[in-house]
Amino acid sequence: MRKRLSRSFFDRSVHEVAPDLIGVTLLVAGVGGRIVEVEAYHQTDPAAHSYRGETERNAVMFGPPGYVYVYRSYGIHWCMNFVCEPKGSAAAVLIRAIVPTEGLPLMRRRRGLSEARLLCSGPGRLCEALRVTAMHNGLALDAPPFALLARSQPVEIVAGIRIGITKAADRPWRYGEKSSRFLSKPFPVNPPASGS
DNA sequence: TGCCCGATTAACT
DNA sequence: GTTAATCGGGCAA
Repeated sequence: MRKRLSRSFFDRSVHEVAPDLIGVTLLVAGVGGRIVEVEAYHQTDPAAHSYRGETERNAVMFGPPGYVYVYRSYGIHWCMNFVCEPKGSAAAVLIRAIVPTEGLPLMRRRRGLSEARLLCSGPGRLCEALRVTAMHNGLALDAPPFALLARSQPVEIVAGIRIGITKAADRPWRYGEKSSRFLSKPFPVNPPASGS
């Protein structure tokens, strides 16, 4: 049995926690898979929901680490974050993609798709597959229905700029498993020594 | 109060 | 490549 992450795992800089989450298995009511893509956000970051202070929506971000912040994106989708750093930092990691491994039939039914690669490759997609909604906002990560299982294998991690934002768009706070086929978008590769 | 924009996605041309 | 779906936050009036 792999080690379960405790809430103290998240009581560190969001820039340490974010890459450490790559390779961790995320389960919601037993359904989920291995995290392959995340993004870090911080109160001092103009792109973060917490940048302009606490509101009803982002209140969980201002609370203690190790809790789930779920918000509605574009009025349609749900997106899931893990709160990091000591209470008040208002920092969180957006979970952007996982490799679906547990509960595949359920995820396929919820998504109306058969292709595994598209089940959880994107923050809105994975919330639909894991059926994460506003009812999960504010719940602790070390208690049911959540389970976080430590890496069982080393992973090769790459960083890049975040996706879908316009403010502070140049900060390289997106982290992912190198060359994973389950990323929401591939990370840019270094240009070959010669070629187009 | 009204308007614009956004940590997205799928279905278009 | 573009666009619709749909709603909370932020800001101007």
